[in-house]
Amino acid sequence: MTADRGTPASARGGSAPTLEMVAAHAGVSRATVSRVVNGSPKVSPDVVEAVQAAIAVLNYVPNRAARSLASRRTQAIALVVPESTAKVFNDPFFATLVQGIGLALADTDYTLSMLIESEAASDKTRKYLLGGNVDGALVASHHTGDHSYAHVSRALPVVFGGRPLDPGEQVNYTVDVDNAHGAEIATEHLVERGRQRIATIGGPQDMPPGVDRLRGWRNVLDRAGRTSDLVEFGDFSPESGAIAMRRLLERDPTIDGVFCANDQMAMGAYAAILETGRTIPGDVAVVGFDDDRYASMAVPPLTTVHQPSLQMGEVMARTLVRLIAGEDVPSATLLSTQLVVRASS
Amino acid sequence: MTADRGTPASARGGSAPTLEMVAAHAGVSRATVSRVVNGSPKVSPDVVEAVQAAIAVLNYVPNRAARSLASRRTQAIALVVPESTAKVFNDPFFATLVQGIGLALADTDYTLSMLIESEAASDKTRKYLLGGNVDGALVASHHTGDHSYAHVSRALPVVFGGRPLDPGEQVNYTVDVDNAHGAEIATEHLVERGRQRIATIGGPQDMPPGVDRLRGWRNVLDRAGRTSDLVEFGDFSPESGAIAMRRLLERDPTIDGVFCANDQMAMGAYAAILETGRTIPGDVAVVGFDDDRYASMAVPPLTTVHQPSLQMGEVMARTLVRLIAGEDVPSATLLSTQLVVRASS
DNA sequence: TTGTAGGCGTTATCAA
DNA sequence: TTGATAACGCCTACAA
Repeated sequence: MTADRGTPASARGGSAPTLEMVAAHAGVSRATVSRVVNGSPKVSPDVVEAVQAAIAVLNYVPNRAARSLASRRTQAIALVVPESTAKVFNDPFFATLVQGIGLALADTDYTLSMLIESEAASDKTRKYLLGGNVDGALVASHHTGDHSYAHVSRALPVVFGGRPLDPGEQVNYTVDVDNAHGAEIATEHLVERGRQRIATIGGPQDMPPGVDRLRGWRNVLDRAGRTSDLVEFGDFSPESGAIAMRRLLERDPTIDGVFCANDQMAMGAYAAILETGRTIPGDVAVVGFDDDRYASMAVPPLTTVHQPSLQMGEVMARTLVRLIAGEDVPSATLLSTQLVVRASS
Repeated sequence: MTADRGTPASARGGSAPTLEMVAAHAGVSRATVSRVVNGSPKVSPDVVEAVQAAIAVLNYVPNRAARSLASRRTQAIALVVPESTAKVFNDPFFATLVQGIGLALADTDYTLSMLIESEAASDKTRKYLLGGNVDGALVASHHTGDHSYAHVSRALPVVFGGRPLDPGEQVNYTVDVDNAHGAEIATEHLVERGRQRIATIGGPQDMPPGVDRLRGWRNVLDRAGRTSDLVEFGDFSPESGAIAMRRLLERDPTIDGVFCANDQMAMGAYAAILETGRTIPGDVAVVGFDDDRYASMAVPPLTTVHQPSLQMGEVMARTLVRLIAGEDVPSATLLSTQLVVRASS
């Protein structure tokens, strides 16, 4: 295996075999080869065999660009994530989401292409989407950014994960988790456990889940006639959770329960609580949101709201595939959540 | 914004504007438009302006398939990760790696397309790579799987992250971390701290980092005339780390130091150590490897070997880009590591 | 069941 | 500096 160093990709040895070469090798026309490659039913068995043999011998793989140009579709879909790379990878939510998408796509022969909106690449992404690279797009965001992709949905089937920030803007095709209800059952759980001073570490208020989870917490306290002023905000990172928790404990040292808008902030809260000599759940009960893989490994294991991210990925992908096929799909799907009680509450 | 429901992507309103339409609109030939789009220097200023105006008006975006077909290059590179989706996303190493790649690619106009080798899609990936979808590929693996992509490097420029498992197989263009040396400084640190019974939780022995880090640990103990038999293996997950640690403590309750082949297993070891009533580092000193974001958040903060994953991503990407351009690049690059001493040792 | 031929949207080679 | 005019590799009526 000698190095091809210095050789431009376009000029590699023998270059890629084309459909025409296969046709010649098999002694048939290009059309017939095309039929075999695309699994057309009306080709005689022996011809199929001959063509497949030729394909194997030449190690032929159809050129996607050519195929896409001719057929006007790419068999690829994009997953757009308007977040920084760091956030995407450190948020276990995305892991499961992508897994769900992959699962749903495994049956099909769609290819997934991830576009992570890092630093300055917004226009690059737009061009990619509009440049005929994909048959459709999945936009998975917890961010305002959502509606910045609303315009592409005029040129391409798009399914959004999470509702738009502004309920007014009617974005078609969204799949969302019932965040408010999840926060409610979490907070109710703290109330039922007899906690008196229940605080919350809220997520960013420019992200729907941040808003909805805060609202759920507030709903329960309001209904119970409690005050709902013990709020500090974080950015969903562990660090921010620790900072927020420290502030809360300074503001009110009698806090005995806290609902964190996600598990990572809950992990930060753990650190902040423990460093004051308080115990969990003895002094402060903690409930998170997401049920990520660290939740059960924490000491003590974290009570949290399970986020159906796998299911969300699956539903998003299936919805998009059906949309591309021109089928009728529901405009919005809401997935339910569930409380997982562990030792932290 | 009405829904395009039921409309195949190929038949959307007005469809995508083509180069030809721009040409007509600007009153020039297609060739000229192409020149403007590609920034050719030999076009008169006024023509450039007219064409750009037409592009703006029509909201034109070049079709990639057509461009790629004609130019025989895609301006896209693939990142192949032969791991399950879950692993990729839960391993903070990849987060930083991808970030580094993204950083290096931001300057260029290459697009990154991530191929995560989930469940059964190996052939899909191969076809993607060989189907002319990308100009080159980055293979980031901790896995044996490495050499299964060796053959694509005959058809495409490929840069591997991590050395191949078998030193014999000369894979060109690798960027790797000096794992053995990292493990050595970690173990030396435990020795210097006066630890007497130093165990290790090794990674999978079918992955180079697993092998190299174990070797580093062993080197130091052998040189110090200590026994190096206190080994249990994990799969780099927290759970496996906990299990391995329990076994170690059962085998030898006098263990007072442990080097874990990665931070996630160290987190598992923490749990296993603490659940026996032992303290860290009082009873057992723990050192990890990777310096992931949880390492510093742990209680106590974890001493670990910093992995230059950001740099690795950057170097890999830059190397590939140069390779595609036909430049000369070093066949192997080794990045150095560094010990970060925190409270766990 | 198979082959012929035109076209998909760009780039690139020649002339002009 | 610009414009015709072939490719690029494949798909798909239409014809045989």
